Amino acid sequence: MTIQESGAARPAGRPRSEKAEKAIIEATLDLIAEGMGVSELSIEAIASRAGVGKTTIYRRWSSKEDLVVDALATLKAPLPPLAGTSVRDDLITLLDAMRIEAGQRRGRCVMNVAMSEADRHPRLMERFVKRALEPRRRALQEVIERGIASGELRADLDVSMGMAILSGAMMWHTKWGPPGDLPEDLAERVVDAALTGLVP
Amino acid sequence: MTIQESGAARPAGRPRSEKAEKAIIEATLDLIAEGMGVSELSIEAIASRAGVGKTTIYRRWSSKEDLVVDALATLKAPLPPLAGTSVRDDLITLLDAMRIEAGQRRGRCVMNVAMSEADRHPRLMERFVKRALEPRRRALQEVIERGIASGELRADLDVSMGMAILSGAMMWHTKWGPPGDLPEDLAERVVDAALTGLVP
DNA sequence: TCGTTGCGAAACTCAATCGTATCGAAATTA
DNA sequence: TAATTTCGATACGATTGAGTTTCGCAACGA
Repeated sequence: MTIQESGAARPAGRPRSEKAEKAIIEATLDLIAEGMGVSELSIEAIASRAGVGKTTIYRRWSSKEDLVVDALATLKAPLPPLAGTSVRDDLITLLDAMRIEAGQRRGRCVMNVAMSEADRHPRLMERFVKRALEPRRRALQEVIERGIASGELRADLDVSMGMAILSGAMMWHTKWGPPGDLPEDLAERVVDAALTGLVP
Repeated sequence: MTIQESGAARPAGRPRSEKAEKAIIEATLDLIAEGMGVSELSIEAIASRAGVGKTTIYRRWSSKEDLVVDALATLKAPLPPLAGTSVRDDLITLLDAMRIEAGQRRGRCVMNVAMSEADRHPRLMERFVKRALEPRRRALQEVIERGIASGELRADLDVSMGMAILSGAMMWHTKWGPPGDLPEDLAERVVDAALTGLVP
């Protein structure tokens, strides 16, 4: 039984193509980013877009749902490092990361899934929320809590209200603002408007 | 439609059932409110839910899209009357109408369609936006503009930024807040937080 | 070289849904 | 009553996509 050491024994035969696997995931995310709902996704469309056979997909995932779960799981939140100098700066950093993501394919995936599939595929959403949404949410929450502790934000501020105003405003611009890329100074303007309020 | 003898002559034969027509529209809205996307809607499901035959649907609408357009067209925005005493009061009135709608079937329709189908069915969205979204948007916009004119809001306030913060915060709570009905004082808290800002 | 496994392509079965057609019964006008 | 039209129900062929199978070839270990 002389087996290749180093952990797992390599099975005989042609190894699975890492490239095909990547292409499948990428094709899936592409289609989702283009606005295709999870229910409308077809394995055949994914296979065609990825340039692989359906067999290659079913050898790895037993169903469409499983594939989508894995594809979305690759969308880790790439949280920007926070300077920590001021709450205002950190909020701008976080919201600007949202702005940039909204212009990219992966970001549009996150947005589309988060907005549309919430109640339609609860089982699927679980991992997605945990992996892609929660970290961002928590980062924002922590900055706000730090601001309250340091006195930079009102002591009586409801944390979730702060999160709602800040990320809600970004969301609104993404979804219903003028078409095209979000303006570069949007994050700064949102933060300043939210911090100082709408009254003189 | 039963037509009075005034004007057009009533054609011979059994008249179309107004009740069936209503039931079809209601069933369509029900399914959309439950989170079914327009693409996933099936005529057969609508017919079954409405208790009518498919024939009865196809006699009135030539396609699923046509039916959905008509169903959504019944969702006029029921704008609340504004006291006009203060901008704060009017904003609370508007946002509280949003809160109440979010708990009702028709409101959930509007929300689901507005969030999910935006780019998937542009043709369908056109009438829907004009009929259901634009009036609400304009009402909010007018209140904010009045507030700027009267000095109740900052003179340098970007109107769309105000709209983004206010309706974005409501949207956030609806979509990602704790599950269950929105708290009754949510509109008031959103408005106050937005007006006075997050800093002390 | 040989055995094993993955590859893409294609054909297949099965189920859902589309849009149409047909049925007998019901509702209405003439 | 007779003619007409709609009703709900059901059946139909066409299409789509899921998931499976088969095939000939490619890539790997032994």
